[in-house]
Amino acid sequence: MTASLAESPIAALKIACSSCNLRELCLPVGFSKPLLERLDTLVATHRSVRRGETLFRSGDRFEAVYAVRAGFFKTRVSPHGGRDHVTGFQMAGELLGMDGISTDRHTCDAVALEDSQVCLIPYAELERLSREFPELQHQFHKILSREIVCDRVMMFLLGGMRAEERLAAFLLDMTQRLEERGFSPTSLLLRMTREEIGDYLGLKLETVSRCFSKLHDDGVLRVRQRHVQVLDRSALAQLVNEAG
Amino acid sequence: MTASLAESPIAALKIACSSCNLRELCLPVGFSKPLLERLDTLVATHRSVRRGETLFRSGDRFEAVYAVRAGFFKTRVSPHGGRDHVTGFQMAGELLGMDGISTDRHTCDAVALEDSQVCLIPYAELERLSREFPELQHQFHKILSREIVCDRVMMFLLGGMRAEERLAAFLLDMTQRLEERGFSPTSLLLRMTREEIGDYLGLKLETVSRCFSKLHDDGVLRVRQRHVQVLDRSALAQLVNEAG
DNA sequence: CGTTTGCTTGACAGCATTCAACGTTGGTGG
DNA sequence: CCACCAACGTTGAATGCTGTCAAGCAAACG
Repeated sequence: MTASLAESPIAALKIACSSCNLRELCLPVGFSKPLLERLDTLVATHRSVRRGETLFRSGDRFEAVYAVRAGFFKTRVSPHGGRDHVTGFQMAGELLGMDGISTDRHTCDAVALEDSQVCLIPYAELERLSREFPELQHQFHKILSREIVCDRVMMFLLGGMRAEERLAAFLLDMTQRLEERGFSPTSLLLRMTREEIGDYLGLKLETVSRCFSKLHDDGVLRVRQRHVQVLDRSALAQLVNEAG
Repeated sequence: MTASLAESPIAALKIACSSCNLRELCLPVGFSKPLLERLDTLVATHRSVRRGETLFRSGDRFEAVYAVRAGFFKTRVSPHGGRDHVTGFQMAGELLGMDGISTDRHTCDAVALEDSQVCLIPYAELERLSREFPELQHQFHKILSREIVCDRVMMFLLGGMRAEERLAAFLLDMTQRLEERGFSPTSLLLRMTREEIGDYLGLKLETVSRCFSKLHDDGVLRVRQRHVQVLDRSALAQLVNEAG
């Protein structure tokens, strides 16, 4: 099964936005038929990225944004000499690379945390098409704006919450996004290491591990390495809310 | 609406983007004459906001973005019951309110920290005009993208830096933005309290105060209440860089 | 001139980091 | 099949930074 997927060239599968099962999560939410057809011709290129490889790197020329078709990514900045900071995790149906618009160059690395496929959306053509279709224009603006709002939530988390509350918020966010994609919101398989979670939440890996153990002991989670079962979702929510 | 226009002496001044001294910092960077003229008709309304008053509040319907014409703002989220989190400070030439695009409602409060004036840019018309002018479209996208990049820098700061390093980064950012506006980069008058700086940097006001004292004692700053003189800018930069 | 608000400083407590040791897992090659 | 290694994860003890609580001071305002 994995063999047939890996061997078949993605492009040959003729993935089209109009028939993609992610279209109601991704860029084309609620688009009309004519626009969907135009989008199909725009989003013609696809790329496979193996686990551990980068989709783009900080400093690369910005030419396209990417939609995650399958798999899982992290974005990170690596201040030379310093430890990484993970700016986000992206799963199927989410867009990547919009940070590059401002300077025409990417400002972070995008790394696949498992074998993944992305759809390439040429940026110049996206701007051109969105001048023609107000619905596309507005949707793209909404996605950019949502990115800003999510970053603000993250800033609040980093600035105001304690370790256990941060981890609770992280887990709630992950389960919610998984649920939107039709997966169980109570059972998740983490694709990232404790260190990557720490680099995302502004914590050391030991602290992340300790918090997992604490939530396990408190009966909120069942943790076995990267398998996490959420036993008491309301307890997580309470941790996050009490933080305010 | 006509009442507020009448009350506002600003509107009577017939401020136009095409003749605004901030046009090379604000939205219309490098715009052509025809576009500037169209923008003049779009940005027809202006508002005065007195110190302490809000320009918009979380939950308000999103109808326009605002350009700071004069004065100084903070944006904040106030989780009910919890302490404020300041998401940013905005000075002349900067845009406010783009967080509202994603949900059609503002997600934060914008509060004037001194008597201020803003230009109102109706959002629907901005979208319409940017379908006509690719340069406007691209510039708006760049502004949104820059917002994302700045937020990422802030996340790195909150997640990875210690108190003194955060304050150094904050001061460097402020002086740089002041310099771009033609002010001295070594002498600044803070418009916000220690508590507001703390709510922005994820620190308590006492810690902010202590860090100011420390930098003062180290000969990096001269601090007298809200008057700050930067004596050794490279020392600030070094603090920030060593943090990586 | 008194009140309010904001700022500074000290002592102490608490939480996260640091340093270190050990356990687990999965892959590789003998 | 097993041994071994490397990467990842867990846990303990000690340190250190920031928060908390409290007191006093300075500046702004009516």
